[in-house]
Amino acid sequence: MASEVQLVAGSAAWWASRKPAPEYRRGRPPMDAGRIVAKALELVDEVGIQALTLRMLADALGSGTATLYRHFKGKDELLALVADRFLGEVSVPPEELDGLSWREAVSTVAEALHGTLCRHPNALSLLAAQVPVGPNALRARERLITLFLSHGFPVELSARAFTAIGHYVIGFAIQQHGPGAPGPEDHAQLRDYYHSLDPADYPATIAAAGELTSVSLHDEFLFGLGLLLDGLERARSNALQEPEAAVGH
Amino acid sequence: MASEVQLVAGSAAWWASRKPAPEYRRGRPPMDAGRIVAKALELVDEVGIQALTLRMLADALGSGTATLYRHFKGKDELLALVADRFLGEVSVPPEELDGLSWREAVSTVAEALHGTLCRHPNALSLLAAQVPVGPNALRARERLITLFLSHGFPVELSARAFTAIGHYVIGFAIQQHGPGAPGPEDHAQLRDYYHSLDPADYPATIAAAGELTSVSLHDEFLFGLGLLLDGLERARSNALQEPEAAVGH
DNA sequence: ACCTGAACACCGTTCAAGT
DNA sequence: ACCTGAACACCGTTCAAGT
Repeated sequence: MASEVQLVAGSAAWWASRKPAPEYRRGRPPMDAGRIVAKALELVDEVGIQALTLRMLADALGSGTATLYRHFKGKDELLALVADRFLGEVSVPPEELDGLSWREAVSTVAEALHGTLCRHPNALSLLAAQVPVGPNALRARERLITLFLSHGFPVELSARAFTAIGHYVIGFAIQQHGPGAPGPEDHAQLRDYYHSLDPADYPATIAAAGELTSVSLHDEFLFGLGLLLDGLERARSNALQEPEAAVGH
Repeated sequence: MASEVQLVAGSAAWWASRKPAPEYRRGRPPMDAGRIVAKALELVDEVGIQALTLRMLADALGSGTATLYRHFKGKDELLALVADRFLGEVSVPPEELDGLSWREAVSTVAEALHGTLCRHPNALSLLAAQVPVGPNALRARERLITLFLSHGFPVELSARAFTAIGHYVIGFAIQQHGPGAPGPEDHAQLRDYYHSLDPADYPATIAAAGELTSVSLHDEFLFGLGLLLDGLERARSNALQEPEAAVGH
């Protein structure tokens, strides 16, 4: 309700307001923000984001909870930094994309991002909050948009393609690795559940039960990614043939 | 670590284990599960999922927190029911799809789902947990798979198409309506932030800054949905021409 | 100047005691 | 049989007091 400008942790304005690390520390810092964030990500990976406690984090660092508040305004701010740190682990060596078509290159980057997200399932929901605009997110964005531009995509189409791919990869991963941890045994459970339904009410679901539960979620991810790339291929052809036409329709 | 079968709230096994409502209540029930869930969704819409407190919910119902535990094992179980109830608000009258092509029909259903999700931004993250398999989720799944099947999609392609569309819509909405509430003013902030970056480091991002922030997220949603439908159109043509071929590649 | 023990208000959950 | 006040252990956060 307040018309005051609020700095939401993780927002563009919040990142812009962050100082570039004081650096007037003489000798060794007894406790710096980087070390706290790194340990926080470790703990999130281990116990999950809900179970992460400031007391637990402080203990792991050999400190007290109050000390954490000297480096972060609160848990939200700490988690925003954890989110960007974990995005920083996405790495695709530039030479890996040499000689690839735009489609292969985008696919490689998307799969690398997806792979990193899958390696930190417990941290994933941190990306649901807002458009990630920390330094590591910026680097990834720059990389992918450059890829589109360098392969002849117009600026507008590049921007939309980036958002579509980025939202798809992150959105899919978030659902793929929820707290309900859908392992292989859950697949079997789900199939049994579908088959236990009343055929009069759910004929299509029952007919598709095997197909809905036999394919791994990773293959489902690749299938959806392929659909998006198919669509982008078509949009790119259209744009190159009629440079003046709008992207839509 | 326990090898015991755990019933995770919201999982297929958990839904399967739920009794179909005792119904031996004589007279009027002083407090039934449906009323609690309805009020819980109301409160989640108002104050957000994090701020929802069992005490708050009990107060709103004129009761105490302990009473809630007579109907649900805990907050997780309550929220799983809230999630399905809110999926139940998606409604597309059957006649609305009459005479539409499969593409128009799927698009209509996807947009209806997206619209409902947008109307409950605070409840959205409830869908991130696992594959929703409550009764209302089942109904929606049945509907959409039927749509694919009735328009000549093979069973396997129907199943994958459903998952791709479903994950896309839910995943996009989750990112669209995070706690960081990206309103129009945030768009401007984000654009300014991009423009404030070092052109040497982020040339592509800066070039695309206007395009990245000028288009509404709803249009971005429609664009990505269109890409997926383009891809499905192609996959459908391929499947109809070579019925024996696999879906992949 | 930097750190922290101890407290505060509040959370989800439980259970003995009420009706 | 059904409900609940009051307590329990624990959370994020604060601040006066230590070094």
